[in-house]
Amino acid sequence: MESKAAVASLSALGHESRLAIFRLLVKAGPVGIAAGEIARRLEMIPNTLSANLNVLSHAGLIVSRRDGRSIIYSADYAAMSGLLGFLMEDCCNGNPQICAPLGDIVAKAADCDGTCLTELETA
Amino acid sequence: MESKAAVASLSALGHESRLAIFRLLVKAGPVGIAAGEIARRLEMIPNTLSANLNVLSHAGLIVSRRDGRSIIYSADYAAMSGLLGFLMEDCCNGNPQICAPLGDIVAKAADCDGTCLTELETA
DNA sequence: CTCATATTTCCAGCATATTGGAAATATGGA
DNA sequence: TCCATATTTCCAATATGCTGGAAATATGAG
Repeated sequence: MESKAAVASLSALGHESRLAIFRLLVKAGPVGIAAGEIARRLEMIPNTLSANLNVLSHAGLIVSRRDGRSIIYSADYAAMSGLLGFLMEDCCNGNPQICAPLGDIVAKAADCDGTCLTELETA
Repeated sequence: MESKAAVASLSALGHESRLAIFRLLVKAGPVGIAAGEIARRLEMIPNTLSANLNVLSHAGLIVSRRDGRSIIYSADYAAMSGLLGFLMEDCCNGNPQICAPLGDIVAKAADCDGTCLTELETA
């Protein structure tokens, strides 16, 4: 991910409502959630929500597909991975020794598939 | 890290100049860089830079200390770790199976201390 | 075709962010 | 004390972002 895209993503997520929307979509998984359902759950006004969904979409963080009258939004995990990778990049490439505090985060992520947890705990 | 702090951090980093400043400081490590030196390297006007350093500082992403006439800024790794952890949180706790694409990121971070790389590659 | 639902687009007012010039503050040296 | 350096604060202009009401578009049902 290049810097411009990272700025767009970070800027999009640097907004209370949009961060809430994105987190909701991440939790929802690939199945996604319809715009109206998002508005209901987060108590947002439809047009404002639409504007915020548009910002997230333009940043590449979410994707949409139509299903009947509804438009289903879902998080783009590749974009999220790219953003996380971008943020970690400098740490590891530029200054390897300062990655130690990230161990618990790595362990938490590694815990997803159960691998790699024990070695990190002992490290 | 709670949501409010995450929004502040993401919003602070969602700005071209500030992201460049932060990445420079992350690369610089704990020794940090003086404000004037940052301005020189990134070709920024001192007062504008100061305003942006203030935003990053208020977001808790960087810290400063005085050294003679200079003020040295350095990245706060705990804050960065907290932010990354916050972003990964939903992924792992809410929807474990979608963490797979994060494997390479985890591997990259794990590569910092050389542990845990081989297992992730085979996973 | 007509209607109800779902969502977006348009628009304008309001709020907030960004910028850089000029002045102020802080430190150290002569 | 006086001066140069380093950085910040003050300030006003400009730009950008956010919001929600109203209207427009799209889809499916009867």
